[in-house]
Amino acid sequence: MSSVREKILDVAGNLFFQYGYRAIGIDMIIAESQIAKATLYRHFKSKDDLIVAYLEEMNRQFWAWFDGATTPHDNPKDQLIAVFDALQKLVSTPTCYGCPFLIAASEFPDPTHPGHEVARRNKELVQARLSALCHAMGAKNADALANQLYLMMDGAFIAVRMYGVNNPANGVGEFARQMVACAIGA
Amino acid sequence: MSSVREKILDVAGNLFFQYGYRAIGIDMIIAESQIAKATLYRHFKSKDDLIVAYLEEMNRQFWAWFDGATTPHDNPKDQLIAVFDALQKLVSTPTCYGCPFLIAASEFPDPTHPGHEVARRNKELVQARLSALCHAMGAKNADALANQLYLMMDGAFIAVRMYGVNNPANGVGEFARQMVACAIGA
DNA sequence: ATGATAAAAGACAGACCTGTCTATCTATAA
DNA sequence: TTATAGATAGACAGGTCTGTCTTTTATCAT
Repeated sequence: MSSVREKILDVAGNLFFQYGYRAIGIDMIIAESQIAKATLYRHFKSKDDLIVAYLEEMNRQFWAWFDGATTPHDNPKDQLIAVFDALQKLVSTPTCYGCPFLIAASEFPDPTHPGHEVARRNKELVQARLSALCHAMGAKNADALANQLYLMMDGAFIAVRMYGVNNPANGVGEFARQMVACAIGA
Repeated sequence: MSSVREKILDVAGNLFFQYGYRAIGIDMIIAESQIAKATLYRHFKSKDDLIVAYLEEMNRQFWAWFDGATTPHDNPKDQLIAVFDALQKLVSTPTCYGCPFLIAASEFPDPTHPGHEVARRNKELVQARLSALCHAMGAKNADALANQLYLMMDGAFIAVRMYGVNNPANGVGEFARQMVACAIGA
């Protein structure tokens, strides 16, 4: 377990997340993390490899965040709402620059690009998880509700990139509550 | 009114939209549109200038599309739903690669970047228009509904870039109907 | 027909990109 | 102590980027 590798991943990730994958060059990463270029290429085969490694790490952190939101609750409805409350908090955080997966898919629209693939796998799992929670909740139109919530989540993430910290997603927790209430006929 | 300018704008725009602003270079644009580099730089001061011109043209086309959806209807509720029906149709079109404004904001996150500014102005107007329709409709929580619909619209656009033509926004018209029905207490 | 305008083709500059390489230094382990 | 591994600094290659410039050709109005 090399700490150098983690340092590179951390610095590169922060730069990618804030400025975009194409906007950040290798030279910028090695300058910012104060390592040699050969060191970077010893740990990562290529820039794409580094991007994929970052996205996979973000995927792990995303699910830690997601599970961290749901586990305190014991029923699907509260778990679902907890996710969107956590999302509302996240999109109000100054260090949140959107969603690494959406940015990756936007910059690498080719679905066969390795970065796009990792991003897409994450989103497909999110869809599946939301759908499972909606079904477990016994919502009238579970699939439709899950898709609505999914679109709203990504809409929230992209709103952060457009508007920064003061974005139209600062009420997304309450929005989810309304949609869920409507779907279960409360 | 130069047709050369329009041709450049058309070719460059299609490339930007499909592959991204940073991914497409000037050389690619002049090769694809079969013009000389000097010709491009006679019509556009810089690449950023070309990007801004494209985004402004897209803004015009966006509002033509939006108004084209609303004008056949005479009440705010039907107008609102018509927009999302049109959106559903749009995100199922193979030549739709997402939203030029979201892509621009994603690739140029700096809010002072000229491309980001044009994109943001468009989105702010969309928010305002949706909000006006929700208020005119007499929705219970008009601002909240407008924001929900806004987030869902951008979620739909970004889903196109992530998933292509088979995306989770292919029911967004019905989703909007449900949300509106819920908000007006039908 | 002639002068002016604009376009085409492409060389060019200077910067930046990814990725490889060499040479040197340092730390650790046998 | 000495060998090995990994780090550093940075030159370098080959390509691409934006933007400028020159030269030649075509178009158009007078």
